[in-house]
Amino acid sequence: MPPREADLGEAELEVLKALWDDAPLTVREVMNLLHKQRRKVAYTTVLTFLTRLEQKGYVKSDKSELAYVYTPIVSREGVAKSRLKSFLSQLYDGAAGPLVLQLMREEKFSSDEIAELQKLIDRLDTKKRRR
Amino acid sequence: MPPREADLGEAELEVLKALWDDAPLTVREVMNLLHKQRRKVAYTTVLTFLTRLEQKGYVKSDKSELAYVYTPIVSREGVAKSRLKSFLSQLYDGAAGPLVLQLMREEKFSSDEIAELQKLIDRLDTKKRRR
DNA sequence: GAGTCTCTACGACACATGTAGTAGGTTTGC
DNA sequence: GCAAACCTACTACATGTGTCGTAGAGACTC
Repeated sequence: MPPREADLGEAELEVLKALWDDAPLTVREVMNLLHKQRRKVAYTTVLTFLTRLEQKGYVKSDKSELAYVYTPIVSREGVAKSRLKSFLSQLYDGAAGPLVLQLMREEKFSSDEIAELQKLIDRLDTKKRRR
Repeated sequence: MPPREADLGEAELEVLKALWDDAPLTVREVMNLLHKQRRKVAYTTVLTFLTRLEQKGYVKSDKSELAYVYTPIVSREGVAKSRLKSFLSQLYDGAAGPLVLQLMREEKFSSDEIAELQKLIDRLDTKKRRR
């Protein structure tokens, strides 16, 4: 669970994502990852992000060798969930239904996803009918 | 379609939503609506939001009687769609599948929504099988 | 027609976020 | 052992957003 609200800027989130992908990382490693994604940020900028992320309680740091290494202490799922909640209440009155319908109409899905979805629906449907 | 990016703050969005709900409104009317929703903002604050929304191209104003009345010139659907896109790419790599699955697992749906969903799935499923 | 109310235009200010420079300590490579 | 490379701590600054206050032009009230 993310500490407070959505107090994560977009750039900060990018950094956090890098950490989710590659376990513990130093400032420089994070910077290199961002550079590979065409985000040219200065070393100190990345340092700032990591420092702020730590202040906000999203990551922790450990001094190992020469440099600090940073590790996330919140899960991707947790953050995703909380941002989804915000998003839902912002534009869909918190109702997931309309959002799902919209997604189903406008987006593409793999057969696997559809199958999985069908399974979930069956389950919901059965529950409903039983009552 | 919203003009540029997601250059809409949360408070600005609230104002825009008021306009989506009740057609053309004056500053004061918007303020009163917000007050009913427990958002106590000063008259001039609302004025600022409306002015900024107009600058950003989300609403237009017309001088009718004494005061300007504001009307949205972007649709709720358009804004929702574009924010959804951002949201998807931010945390789900732009893939709708995982998001839908997550929603299905964690949220509640009405029977109607489920039925509708089933219909959509059937359609997708059929298409897939035909190939 | 003077006082009151209401509107809009501007200007302000705080805080969050993106971005980076500098200073001074540590490590490393010769 | 000394220069070069690297690390962190601070400070700083621009922009965007949330929030208002003030001032001056119109309208309304008796």
